[in-house]
This record gives sequence, C-alpha cells and structure tokens, in this order.
Amino acid sequence: MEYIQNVLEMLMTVTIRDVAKRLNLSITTVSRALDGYDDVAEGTRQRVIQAAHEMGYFPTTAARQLRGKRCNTIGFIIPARQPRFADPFFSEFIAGLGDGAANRNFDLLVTSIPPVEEAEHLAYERWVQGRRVDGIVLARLRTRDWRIQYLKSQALPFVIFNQSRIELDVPGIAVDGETGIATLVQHLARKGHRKFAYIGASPELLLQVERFNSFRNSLATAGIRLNPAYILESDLRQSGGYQAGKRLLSLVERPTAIICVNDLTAIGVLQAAREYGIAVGTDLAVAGFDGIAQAENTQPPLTTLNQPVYEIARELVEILLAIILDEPIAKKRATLQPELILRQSTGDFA
Amino acid sequence: MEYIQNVLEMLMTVTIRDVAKRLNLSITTVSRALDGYDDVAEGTRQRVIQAAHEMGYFPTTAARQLRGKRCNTIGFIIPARQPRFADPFFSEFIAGLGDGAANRNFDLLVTSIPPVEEAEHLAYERWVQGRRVDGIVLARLRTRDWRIQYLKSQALPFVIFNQSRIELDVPGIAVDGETGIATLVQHLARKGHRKFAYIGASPELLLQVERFNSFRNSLATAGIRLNPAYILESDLRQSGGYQAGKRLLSLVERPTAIICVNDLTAIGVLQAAREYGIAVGTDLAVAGFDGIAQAENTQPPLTTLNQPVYEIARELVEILLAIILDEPIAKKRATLQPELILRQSTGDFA
DNA sequence: TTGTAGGCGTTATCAA
DNA sequence: TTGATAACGCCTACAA
Repeated sequence: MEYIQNVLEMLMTVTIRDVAKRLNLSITTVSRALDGYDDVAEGTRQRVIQAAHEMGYFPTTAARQLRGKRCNTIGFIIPARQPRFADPFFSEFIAGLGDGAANRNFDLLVTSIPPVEEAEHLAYERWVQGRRVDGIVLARLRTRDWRIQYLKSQALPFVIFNQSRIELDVPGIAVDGETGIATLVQHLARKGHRKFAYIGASPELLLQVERFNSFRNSLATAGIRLNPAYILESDLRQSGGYQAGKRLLSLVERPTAIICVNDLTAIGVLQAAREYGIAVGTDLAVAGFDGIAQAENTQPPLTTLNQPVYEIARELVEILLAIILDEPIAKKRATLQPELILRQSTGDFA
Repeated sequence: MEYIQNVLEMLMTVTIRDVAKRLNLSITTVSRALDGYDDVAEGTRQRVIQAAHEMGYFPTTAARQLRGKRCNTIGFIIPARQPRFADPFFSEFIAGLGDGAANRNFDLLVTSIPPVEEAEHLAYERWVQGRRVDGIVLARLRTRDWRIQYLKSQALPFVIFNQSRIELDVPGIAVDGETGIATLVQHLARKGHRKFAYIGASPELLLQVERFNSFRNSLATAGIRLNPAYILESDLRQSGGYQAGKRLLSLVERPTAIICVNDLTAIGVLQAAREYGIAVGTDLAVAGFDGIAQAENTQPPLTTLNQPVYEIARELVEILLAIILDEPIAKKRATLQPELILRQSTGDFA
C-alpha cells in the first residue's frame, strides 16, 4: 500500500498539497515552514522539511512565478546570425554569465536572434512580457539602441556590456576602446609605421564607432595621413577579415599596419597574408581586439587589446542580481582599460 | 482617457483578460482565437489578433505551463567545476544547442554544476520537478550514469551525446571513439612509433573507458608493449595536460608518441614539450581528440580526431524536439565516425 | 501556531 | 459561435 503510494509519488509531480496531506497539516503551514518563516513550531518545521525531502518535493517554478515571484532566471539574447553563435567572444561571455548565475542559484536562459529589429523585438517581448526572466544582459550595443528604451519602459532590471566608453546611463561595465586603440596606434607609429589600415564593423555598433574614431584621431594626432582606401568594413568574423585582408594586401601600395576591430577579423587577415606569402611581424603588422584564447596560438601570435570578457560577464551578473534582489552593491558601473598584449604579429616578441 | 489606458497597458503586463475586455469578448474566445481553433468566427479572430498585437499581448509562460502545457525550453547542465565552463568543447556544444533551439522557437536553459552526485541531483530535480524544461540534453556520460535512470523514471524527454559507441538504449548521437583511436594508433605505429603514452581522464567517463581500451587493444594488436609508466590520468584541461606532459617528458626513457584523451590535454602537452625544448613533430608525436578550432593554430598544428560537435548538438536538438512534440523522426539514434585530421604534431604535413 | 480562502493568467470542459 | 467556470500549484492576508 505504502509502496503504491511511493510509486505514484515518483511518477506524479509532488505538490505542496501532497506534503501537507501526508503530515495532516495545511498547505499554508508547509509553505511557511519551507520558506523559513518564524511562526512555525520548530518541531513542525522539522517534520515538514523531512517529509518534503523524502517525497522529493520541489516547488513548481511556474506556480510560484504566477504568484508574482521571481523565476530565478536571467536572460541573454545573442545578436547573431545563424548558423552558429560559436564566436569565441560570446562563448567566453556566456560562460561567465552561466557561471555567475549558477553561483547564485540562478539559471541562464539564452537564445540567438539575428540583430534585425522586428525579430529581435519579438524575442525580447516574449521574454519580458511572458515574464520568462527576472533580468536581462545586453551586449554589443548599437547607436540608438531601442533595447535600452524598451527595457527601461518595461521596468525590467538589466545591465549592459558597453564595449565603449560612450556614456549610456545604465548599470553595467564599459571597456575603454578609445584609449586602447590610441595606445596601439601610438605603439605602431613609434615603430615607424605610416601606412595604417583599419578593418571595422557595421557603423551601427558602438564599439565600431568608438574604435574607428579613436583610430582616426590617433593618426591625426600623430600627423599621419589616412588613406581612404585603407578603411574597410567587415563583419567581425574570420571569413570577413580574410576577404578584407585580401583586398588590402592586393593593393599596389600596401599598408604596413592593419588594425582590426576584433581578433577574429585579425585572424582572417593573418590567413590572407599567409596566402600572399607576406611575413606578418616583419613586412606587415596586424593587431586585433578582444584577447581571445586563439590569438595566443596563431601563426604568428597575435597582438591584441585584451578585455577580460569572462570576468566582466561574472561581474555583470553580480550587478544584475543586486538590482533584481534589491541588494546593496558597491558600484553599478565601472569602466575598464583593455590591456595591450604585444606579440609577434606586430614584430614584438614576448 | 485612452492615452492613460495605453500607458497603463504599457506598464502592466497585458493579460488575456485585458484583450477580452477591450473587445467585449470572453477570455475563452480570445484564447481560442489566438490558438487557432476553428470554432471562432473568422471576423472575430481577425479582431482578436489585431487587438492582441496592438496591445502587445504575450501569453505568460508560467500560467500556460501551470495548465500543463510546455514551456518551450530545453535544458543543459554542464558537468563542470567552477570557475568557467569556457571549455571550447562545451562552447561549441552550447552554441549548437542554442542555435538548434532558437531555430525552432525554443529557448535553452543552461547552468553548470560540478559533477558531484548530490549537487547535480538537486539541480536536475529542480528543473525536472519544478518543470523548468520540456526536455534535457545529456553529455559526457559516465559509467552507470544515474541521470539516465532518473530521467527515465521521470518520463522526461531527453537525448544524449554519447562520446563512445557503448550501447545505452537512449535516443541520441554517439561518436565511435574506439575506431577513431584505433586508426590513430595504427597510423603512428606504421610511422615507426613503439613507445606510446596515453594521457586520459577519470575512468568514470565513458569516453575515457572507450578511448583507453581502444588504445590498449590497438597496441596489443600491433604487437607493441605498453609501458605502465606511460599511462597517466588527467582532467581534460590544458593545465592537466601540461602537468602530465611534464611527467612523461622528464622520464629517462621518454615515449615517442603521446595520445591524449582530448585536444586541451594535448595542447598542454605541446606547452610542456616547448618548455623542454623537444621538437614536436620530429622528436615527439602528439595527438588529441575533439577537433577544436584552437588545434588548427597551435605550434605545431595538432593532429586530432575531429567530431563535429556543433552539428551534433543541432541534430540532438532536432531529435529531442521531435520527442517532445511527438513528431515523427527519421532516426532517433546515430553513430558517427570521428575524422582523423593529420597535422604537424605527428609529423604529418597538410 | 495553524488553517481558510482568494487569486496570479491560462486553458479546457461544458453549457448556452 | 461564444461564454461562464473550474482547475493548475503556489503564496499570503486574514481568521481562528
């Protein structure tokens, strides 16, 4: 008899009602005992906890949430075109978010949506209005990013990874690409480079705006003329960098230094240079931005501006959870300096 | 007046009740109209859809789920020790899961838990009993894996990435590591190697069991003696491979070929070899398993048994969704052959 | 210290 | 073709 009871309990979802019934208590008492209220007799509480454990009771998230509680989930929508968001940048970022959340017993909900407003809007609405998440992380911000307005209007907690130091008045972490690029350009100019090229991304992206402007201004400051033919737009991917690299390297008058908006682009350029038989590090300098692991092992190793993406993501989660849980927190905003890591691709040896 | 109404609608969550009220319809009709039942007048349906769209109505997942519906979410728990599950293998895998799910309008819920039974059990229970997910993906299976029994007993749809061809009678995809390792050993034996070493992982893991057994059997078949000092256990990470590599390379009689249970381990060995001034490719052969992107760019490039992790993950999602949605599907199980990619780390040139 | 009862937003059953 | 109503499992104001 008890056996049958147990089997049923295994198969059905055990609800708070089942626990109450077994103990001849009301569901109120069970609920309060489990939630640690202090108006439950200690003996009762023990019995409840014991029984709940034995019966394998877990509160149904959906029900709890419907009562207006949190769902202990944060969300991140990768602004990526299918297939594959296996971009190492996002991988690191998601790893940080996932670990940060898991560390506080939150789950991470992810999906990937091409950064086209309609589709994206729908996805955010589904999550926000459908209350799938308690908070959201935003990355790869764009100029006039509707997401910020939207989330503000919905009063949903969110934080941003601002890959620029352009002010946005939103909790999050920023990385100062302007100073980073300036440092890089100065370094290369000091080594004698005069023919600088830049392979960037869509001008919609804040990171592109900031990095490119800094590139242009730094050249001006150094009194170096910028050849318009040396400015290319790419797509942040290796294949795009490869294409752009071929364009630049097949010019009659080649640039001697190519600065790329990110590491993947730069790795594509290395690939192109190899194909053209150009010795990177001596005949050509190539540099990226991000500091992905792969950049350590390229041929030759890639000079880059490193940003600690994993740690940033973990920190972002901390800030977000503080907002969600209404906890005090030291600072809701911070700006980090990327670290210039010099390697052989710019003729620097470690 | 209407303006105030609109503002309120923006701030509050719009429920099906609001839509019904606005149209002077019952919630029943609205629900059925939106769900595409055919017992709703076409005109009514149009009005409902129109109004719902205008008002920004999205069904609350929690409520729907409470009524016993799906939550359109699949889950994956990374069996990893904190910090960072940024292992490239899992990154690729998660990318595939995320894209596969997004492609079918499902979300992916992820978290990472150290593979210790109690903690892990709790996490799975939370998701399963708390009905957070409609299905689960399992990877890195272990010998006598309680997760399989558990999910079966809960009748929750799940699929496995079986990194061995050991039969498990569960829907999913398997990769034949046995044949893979055998091919690799044969290749190296043919090149004259006789002193084979193996750096593996915990014997709890199916992939280790299969790969190591295949390693041992292949040597036996080739009539090669296996030196017990050449068998090391590591942790699937680069740092572990580095440690184990140092152990092997500091032996008086060094092995000439080191086969690693995965690429990260092998990359650690390359690192150790560099430190010892040993020329990998000529004085020492090193090979891995996985085919991670990084392996292409190591110094020297790494020979590996490639498995298309991203594609496997996408396919797994397809199978899982077919089970969840009770759709017909061609095959619920498949076994793939890893592809031997020969590179310079074993003295092979592309 | 414990219990009763109402409602969160949906969907489903049944009646009109 | 449409509507009233009862759950789903949980939390909590209020009553006992």
